[in-house]
Amino acid sequence: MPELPEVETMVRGIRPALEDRVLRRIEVLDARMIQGCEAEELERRGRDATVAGVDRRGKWVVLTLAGTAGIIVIQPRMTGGFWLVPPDRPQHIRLTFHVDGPLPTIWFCDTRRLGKIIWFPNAEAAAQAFAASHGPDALTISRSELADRLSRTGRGIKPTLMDQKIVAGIGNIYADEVLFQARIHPERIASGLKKAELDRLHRAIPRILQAAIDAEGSSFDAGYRTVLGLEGGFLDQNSMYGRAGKPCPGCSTPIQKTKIAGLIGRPTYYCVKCQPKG
DNA sequence: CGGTTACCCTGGATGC
DNA sequence: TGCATCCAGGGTAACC
Repeated sequence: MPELPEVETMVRGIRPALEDRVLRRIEVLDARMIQGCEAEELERRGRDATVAGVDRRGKWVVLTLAGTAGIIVIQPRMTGGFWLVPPDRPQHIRLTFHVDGPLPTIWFCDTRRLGKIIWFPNAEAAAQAFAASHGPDALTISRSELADRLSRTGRGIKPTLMDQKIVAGIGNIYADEVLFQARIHPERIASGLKKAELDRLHRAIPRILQAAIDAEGSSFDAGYRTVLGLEGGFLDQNSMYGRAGKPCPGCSTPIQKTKIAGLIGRPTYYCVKCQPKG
């Protein structure tokens, strides 16, 4: 589920509990989710390792262990998340970090098990894997980089924005918000955007993502929660996602919910008047 | 190569 | 109540 703002909120949430602290034990509860080494090896590597860094790369959570213990990358994907309080559904705990500190347990849960936990032997290997599948971070991508990357594809702008190799961090919710704020129809061809549209798009991306980070992400149903089990507040202030039939905040036209080319099953919300196709 | 689809999983909501 | 169906914020292997 989580996109850039949710992953950033997770990282900020677990950092005080993990960074510069000694990992007493990693407890793997679902070995099927571990990649890069055997579950036993991950537990062995984590024993008494110091966590030197807790960082976000795109939608990845990157835990850097001191010395030669390696890097642990956690990809929450659709339903993964961290808890600093005992989770609602203990049956979905996949891995637990036990640390020396005031918050001695950090739980990683993933209902649908679509997430990944990957061990890399060193920072270079992790960085290489990231670079092979990701473009620049959505919060900091420059206008020229964005324009250049969009100019090289004939796909629609929405699936292109959601392509992590083009720009890292945007998913289905924030793509709709960004395109509404930039007044761009989601099916416009990425390479065909005008200069003014690119300007609006490049401004909208960090603006929306930062507002969502400030609100601690977007929660609905039983999905994403903060590390304290609380709902993120962004869907109380967003414009499009989940608002089918409700008035567009720009012009009061009812918001459309539809499916578009290039995105298999996912819904797209947009305003037919503020985001004209032609 | 660029672009599209199937599929990985599970649980909650909805419909009959 | 019970059962079937659909839906979900991600990502990638396999395919055309």
